[in-house]
Amino acid sequence: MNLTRADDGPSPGLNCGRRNSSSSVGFCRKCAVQTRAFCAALDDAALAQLEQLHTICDLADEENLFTEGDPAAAFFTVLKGALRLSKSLPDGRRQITGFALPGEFIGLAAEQLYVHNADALTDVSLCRFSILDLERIGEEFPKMNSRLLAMTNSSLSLAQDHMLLLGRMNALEKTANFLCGLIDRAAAADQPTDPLALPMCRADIADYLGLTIETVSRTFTRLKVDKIISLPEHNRVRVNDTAALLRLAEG
Amino acid sequence: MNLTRADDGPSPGLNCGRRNSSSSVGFCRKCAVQTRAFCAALDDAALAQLEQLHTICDLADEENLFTEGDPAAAFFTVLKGALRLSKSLPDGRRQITGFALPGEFIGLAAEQLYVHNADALTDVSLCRFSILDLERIGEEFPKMNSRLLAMTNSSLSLAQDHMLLLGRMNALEKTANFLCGLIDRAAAADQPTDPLALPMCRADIADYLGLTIETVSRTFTRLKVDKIISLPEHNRVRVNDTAALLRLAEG
DNA sequence: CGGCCTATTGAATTTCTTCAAATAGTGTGG
DNA sequence: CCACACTATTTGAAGAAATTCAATAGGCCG
Repeated sequence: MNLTRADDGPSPGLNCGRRNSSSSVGFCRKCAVQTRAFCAALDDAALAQLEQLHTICDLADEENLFTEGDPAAAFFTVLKGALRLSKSLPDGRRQITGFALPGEFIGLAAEQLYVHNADALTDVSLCRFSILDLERIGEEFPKMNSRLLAMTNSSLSLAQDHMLLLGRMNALEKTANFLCGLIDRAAAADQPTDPLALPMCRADIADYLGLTIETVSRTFTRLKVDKIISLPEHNRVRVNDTAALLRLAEG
Repeated sequence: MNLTRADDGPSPGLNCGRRNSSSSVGFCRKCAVQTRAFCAALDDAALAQLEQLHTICDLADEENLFTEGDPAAAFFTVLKGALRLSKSLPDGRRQITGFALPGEFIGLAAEQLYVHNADALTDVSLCRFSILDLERIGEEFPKMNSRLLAMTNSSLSLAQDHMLLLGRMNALEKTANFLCGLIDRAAAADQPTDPLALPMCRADIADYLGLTIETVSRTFTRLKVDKIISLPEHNRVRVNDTAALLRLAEG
């Protein structure tokens, strides 16, 4: 069988729909995140077929990829950059439910509508698949469905960890946990951790931890005063006492 | 192909391992939750095969099904009753991440270990599958994997809603949201909603909402004083002003 | 250099928690 | 069937943590 790409109309994002796939055969095999993404389950032959279905999609800093309630036309693998996933209450209060990093996929919804907002935190590059192709992909490549399931389960587990944080940790523990999580993920992506980069602003951190920006700021200051971290720049953290930070992060 | 059941040793729970399947052919087709459970994706022939793999498992009130960190040997569909899913910090602070009701499945972990605790809230009856069979089930019945994926995505969406609640709602909104959610689920399961049953105690509600039992109690009292609800019994709620409750629940 | 945005700091206030006590409900043994 | 004990729930008062409002400091860009 030869899979052909479903045409599902225009995509969000300025640069969505570029077709790297058709111009460069073997694109997927050279993909930087291929070993971590959901397509890691596939062998070369299957990968070559899947390659026909994807498009590349670029977003600038702060650009919106999709919004809660939008028809869910596509799902994405993050190739480069980071996105912010969030939900909001009618009056504007916002909860960031997670940050999507390279290798992770976003946009799979149980129903036909996206369940949260996705916004670019940095310049972002995405690998896009039509949701119309998902069912066929699943039937053609059962391994892929298993992998999607495993990755979704892993997101669910992270979500549950985060519920514990939101419901039962204090500001200091939340912040320490956030920093430890960032360090782990930076390390996993072979990015520097000693001066750890904070790709998001205080408001994003606050909305991720269920705090206000003032409380986040005060908590950073407290960690600084206690000599557990230092802040060479607003968006850069140096951890002086990893053990102490971990102790706080565990509750 | 004929699927045979993987033997993975003893199961938790007093009455685990009863083999209804072998004694009554067509058991699955008569199952009360079959249309809602993950096996709803299967046709009769596939269902008959799957039937060979399951065992029935009963738990008494407050009994533990599995604990965070246990080897994940099996996953379950709730047939009857309700379970409490929770995670805890080392010092005992607990967050209930959800309640599992009939038709839902629990125990699927991305890694080999369970990621949370599951305890019976009432007497519970479960349909048990060995995790060893999962991979084969997925390959044999691709539709089943799609359905598992959709159901997991739906759990993930609920988890994200709950993060918004935990991080950004106040006690009144949290409680109203909790009650509205219970009403919806009771209605979906064709259970009475006017005197709505609360199968869990105040401590469980508190740990679900990220509050203390005292705050939950005070909030119930406040809703009562405002004539939005009444409490004929501690475990029974009557909603007098659904519109007001919904308004609060939305934030 | 000035303006603008983000982050930090301070003071007052609110919400929720903690600690303590009273009340209601439930089950048990006599 | 009742008294008693035990537990769950409610209520009250004091305290703590985080928020809100307000002002200041630090960066960045034109």
